[in-house]
Amino acid sequence: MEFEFIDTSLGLDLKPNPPANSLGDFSPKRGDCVDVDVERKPSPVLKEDTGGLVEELRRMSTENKKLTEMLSIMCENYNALHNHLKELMRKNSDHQLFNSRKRKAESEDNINNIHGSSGNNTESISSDEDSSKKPRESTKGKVSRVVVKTEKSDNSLLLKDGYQWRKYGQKVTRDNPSPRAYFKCSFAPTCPVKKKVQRSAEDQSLLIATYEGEHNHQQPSPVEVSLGFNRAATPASVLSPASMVSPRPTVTLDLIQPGLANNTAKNSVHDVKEKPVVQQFLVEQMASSLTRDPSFTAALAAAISGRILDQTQIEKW
DNA sequence: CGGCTTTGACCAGCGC
DNA sequence: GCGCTGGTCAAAGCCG
Ligand SMILES: [Zn+2]
Repeated sequence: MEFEFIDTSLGLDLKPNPPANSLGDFSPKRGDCVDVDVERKPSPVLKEDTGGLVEELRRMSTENKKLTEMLSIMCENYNALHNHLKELMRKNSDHQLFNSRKRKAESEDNINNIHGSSGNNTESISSDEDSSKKPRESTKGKVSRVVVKTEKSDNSLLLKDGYQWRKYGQKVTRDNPSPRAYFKCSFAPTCPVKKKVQRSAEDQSLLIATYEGEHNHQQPSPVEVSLGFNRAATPASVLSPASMVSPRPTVTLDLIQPGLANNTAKNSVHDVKEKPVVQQFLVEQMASSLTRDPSFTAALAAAISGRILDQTQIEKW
């Protein structure tokens, strides 16, 4: 498939003189190929400084290519898992229709999860504001669901995402044989962020983490963004959906647009088959929303600048 | 000794 | 009111 050249240049502000076609507009069209070609003519202003940056650009381009491959693989796996989910939902809606508890209204109707298998970790974000939470104090609680694929570090629900969590409970739920762990952010004593981590019902290698609240402190350890994507179970980015970062005024990361959400919600009965159009739309959505998310770009820039030793705008957020 | 995990108890909603 | 279930508390234990 040809997601190969979605605009994954991510606007990292690493180039001292952006050549005006890659940065600025993220029109997520397919075929909008912004291949970071390092042999492109350097800007005539500074060419001494770009000498060292050329190989970094090359490395970035390979990383970009790797990221696009990741995206396409994620897309494939999303498709497979989505089919599987539809199968299960169809099967469940037959013999569970008398057993329809209202409590599982937030079980699996509008989460879109992505099952990544090539790397060891993949996450998919679906941020929903409220509309299924308790009516009071719903204003301060922003929930966001993250599906992390992890096969390493398996037996413990301790998925580390850069913050510091203290486990304060564990329960077995009814419709899932695996227990659910409750964590609270213990870095700052006033941080109200909690998260629930539960293994997926069928695919035991999927951890579904549900963050709620927003941190009121900086991140203690800058997330070890392993750009190789083949390390342990650390999610690859901070992934701040719907304002997890404090000073930002709600960076909404619209992975679930009304069109897509409607599409995924509609096919509960027997939506036959989604074309790769949905895949492409999803990838475009993910890419564009990732590029629009400043924390993701900052984290990526932090990772890259860790190698480059070039001071980027990490301090800016 | 301090911080964290474990784990049973406790409590609040919700349906009957 | 009762029972079920999800979420939280806190005592006890573990570990560096
Ligand atoms: Zn926090």
